Amino acid sequence: MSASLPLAPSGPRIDRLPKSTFRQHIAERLRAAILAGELGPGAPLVETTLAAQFAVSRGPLREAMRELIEEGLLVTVPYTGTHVISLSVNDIHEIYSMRIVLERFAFEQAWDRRDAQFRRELQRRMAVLTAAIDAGDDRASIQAELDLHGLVYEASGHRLLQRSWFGLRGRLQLYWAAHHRAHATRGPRRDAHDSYVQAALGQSLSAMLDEITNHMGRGAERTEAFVRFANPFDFPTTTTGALT
Amino acid sequence: MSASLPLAPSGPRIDRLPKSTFRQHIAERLRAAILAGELGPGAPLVETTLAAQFAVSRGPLREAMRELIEEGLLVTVPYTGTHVISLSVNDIHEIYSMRIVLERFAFEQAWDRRDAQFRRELQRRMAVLTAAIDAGDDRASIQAELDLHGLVYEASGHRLLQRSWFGLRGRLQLYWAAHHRAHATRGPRRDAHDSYVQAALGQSLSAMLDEITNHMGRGAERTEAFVRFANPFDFPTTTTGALT
DNA sequence: TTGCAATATATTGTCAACAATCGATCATCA
DNA sequence: TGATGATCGATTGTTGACAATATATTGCAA
Repeated sequence: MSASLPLAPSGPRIDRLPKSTFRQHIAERLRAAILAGELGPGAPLVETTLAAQFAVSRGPLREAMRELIEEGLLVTVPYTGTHVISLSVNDIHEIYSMRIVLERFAFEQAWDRRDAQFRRELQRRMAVLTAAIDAGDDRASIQAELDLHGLVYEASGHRLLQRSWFGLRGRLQLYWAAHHRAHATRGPRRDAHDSYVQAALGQSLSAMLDEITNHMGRGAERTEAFVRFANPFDFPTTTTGALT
Repeated sequence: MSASLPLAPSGPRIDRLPKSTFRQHIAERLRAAILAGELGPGAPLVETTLAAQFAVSRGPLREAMRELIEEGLLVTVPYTGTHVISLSVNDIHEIYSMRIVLERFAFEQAWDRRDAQFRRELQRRMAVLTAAIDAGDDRASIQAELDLHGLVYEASGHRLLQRSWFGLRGRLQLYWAAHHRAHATRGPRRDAHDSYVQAALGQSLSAMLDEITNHMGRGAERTEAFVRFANPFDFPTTTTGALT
């Protein structure tokens, strides 16, 4: 993709160079496709079709799908099929309650590690989010909002916690994407995150923890109301893309 | 458990029967083998060998391994190999701090749902644990202790929380198994869990939350001390089974 | 002896074909 | 007409062979 860099492997901070395999690329692209809404909730995924689409064999594709299944984005029934998870109001409850717990813990861990760079980065991400909202770019807004919240997990230095955040993040992105796709609601979200950032830069940890609980509560209400509207029966087991 | 009911498909609660595939069986057996210590921390797993051992092709075996990789029990480097995770004192910190957060949340969720069956089951599992400890059966003790703690996650009715517990549970079991294998320490663990059960049956949620924090703190100290002893350099990247 | 380059081997990544299973369709019969 | 059983197409599960890559070994030269 890029031009020819002379030879730059002399970097002092070589973490790992990503030794590319098909499985990884496919998993990323599949995940992106799902989260972008190209494959909405309940949509079926057939291996042969996707394999042809990605121009690879079914082997690597299956393993990529298995990765997304473990992530909770896909569900599969042996010998029958695989499809994107459906929307359930109960899942929303669980996701947001979990977010509250994890993000409060993340702030407790990261609170004393907030340095100048953290504050700079937080404000930078907030600026990105604000710009995306003002521009009316839904996809970018979701990404920016997730990145904003992701910072504290990174700052916590807690790998297990970060891992859990990634697990939640995927589902959350899926719900938000469906939400925005249904009716693009740019609401009072700027203000909501203003208070979040302000507390995160402040001196009171307990105030921050309260802010999280409130912030999440508002988000949960919004998302839950949408899902209840989109799926009034709360019975997502057979909600395919087809509508009768 | 029950005798032969004549023909009971008219039952209102048919959940699902588990459509067996090789992948699932292999994943279970592999996980069991790792957690039982047959494949200790750092031990390499080669696909061809295991495939022959399980008498299946590499395909299903790879997918089973991928499952354990996602679980965090195995790590893999493309084109190079896969091995069981190694022991790190930092991981212990993360696991136990996460346990505190999750189990406190689990009790908050389950507190008002504790019914007669919950109390019975809690005491039953405590009895199983006590029996295993008294019998000196390390393997059974670990299983019983995990089952005891698992009850509150089941009672919480929070699937996402339960999922997170499973992710922790695997790593924890791995560490404990290594711990017990190194030097079978049957210590004051009976009493420790006595107070745990007592609080769980009591009326004060805040007392229970405190008990968790203390309980986990003691467990973390014990496990951490062991790992520091077993792996004094805290540099597990290349800790294979071989010792120079 | 030490350092380096070429080679060899072991291991994983990928592929295409075959087998097993499921769900729906359709014919058959009471 | 209604229900029951067989058939068909579609999809996933499984297999064995082949290719790509990384690590270990060996030989050589300074």
